[in-house]
Amino acid sequence: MISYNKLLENFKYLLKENGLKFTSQRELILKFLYEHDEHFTPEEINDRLKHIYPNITIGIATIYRTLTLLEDAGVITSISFGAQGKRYELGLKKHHDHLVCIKCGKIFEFFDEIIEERQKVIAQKFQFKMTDHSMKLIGICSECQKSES
Amino acid sequence: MISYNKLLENFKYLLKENGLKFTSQRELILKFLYEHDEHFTPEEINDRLKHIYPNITIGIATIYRTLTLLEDAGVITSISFGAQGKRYELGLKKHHDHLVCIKCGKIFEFFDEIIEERQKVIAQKFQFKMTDHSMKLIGICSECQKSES
DNA sequence: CTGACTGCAAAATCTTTGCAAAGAC
DNA sequence: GTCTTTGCAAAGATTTTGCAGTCAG
Repeated sequence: MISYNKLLENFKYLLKENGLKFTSQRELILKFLYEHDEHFTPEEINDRLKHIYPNITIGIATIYRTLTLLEDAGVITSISFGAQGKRYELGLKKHHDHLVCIKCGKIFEFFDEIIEERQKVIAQKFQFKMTDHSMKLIGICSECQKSES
Repeated sequence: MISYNKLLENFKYLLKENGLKFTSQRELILKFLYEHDEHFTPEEINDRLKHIYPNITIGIATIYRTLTLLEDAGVITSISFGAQGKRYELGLKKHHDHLVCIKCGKIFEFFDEIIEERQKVIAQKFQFKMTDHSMKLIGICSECQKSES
């Protein structure tokens, strides 16, 4: 796993390359995602940052703008949930897909070589230049099954 | 493939079973989805219906309410695209997944037995009671690749 | 200094809700 | 007749944008 310092360095380089500026807001958002290995909505990130840094104000617009920036740069990835918006996570880890519990909302991650392979085969069959893919298994996690009536 | 009359009959039965009423709006929406084998947003369905039946007004709220009803009943299915809302299609066909072109927005469908199998294995490994899954391959379709610079 | 970035508030989307009138059964 | 459904418009929820002031380089 990459260290935070290395990640930060890469990020600064990326900004410089594109004539963008390194700001404390951008750093705090990146840092937050580095330190919290979960999937957050923009709103949640906003709330958590407010809580962690009560003295600093970061506008929600900045959160959105930064997340878009980071996603375009490939630093973070998102998964979407219908009309209920997107959740973001740092894209450092090896590619993986998600299991989503409809009861508690928890998100689990998995990786399956066979599926990855098949996806490539399918894309090829359609002469599709695959840039990305997303896969979600929706269901009820073992925890929530216990508490089902 | 099921005939429209049969589908309609099933739908009426479903409504009756739940003490709901069969209305012309509900029928027109169902009919539209039956006759158009594509993936539509609520807005698009609204526009298209307006165009097909210029004399009939169907409020956008009714479109949303009906789509929700139909989806809950399992008559239609949806795929979601980040914050840009959902697209609906009739759920009559055999289960399938989607390829989405990021250039033209076209949606292709595929089905792969091996992937389906692996998904079950994975869900089991997590002791997950899988109720649904979604898989999207994102990329550029063969058509759009041609017109790329 | 210069141009990018920020916070704010307003605007734009997309979706849901309250309500009185209309319609199904 | 009763109870659901509808259309409308207003309200919510989420995301984007315009802008003047601020800050990084």
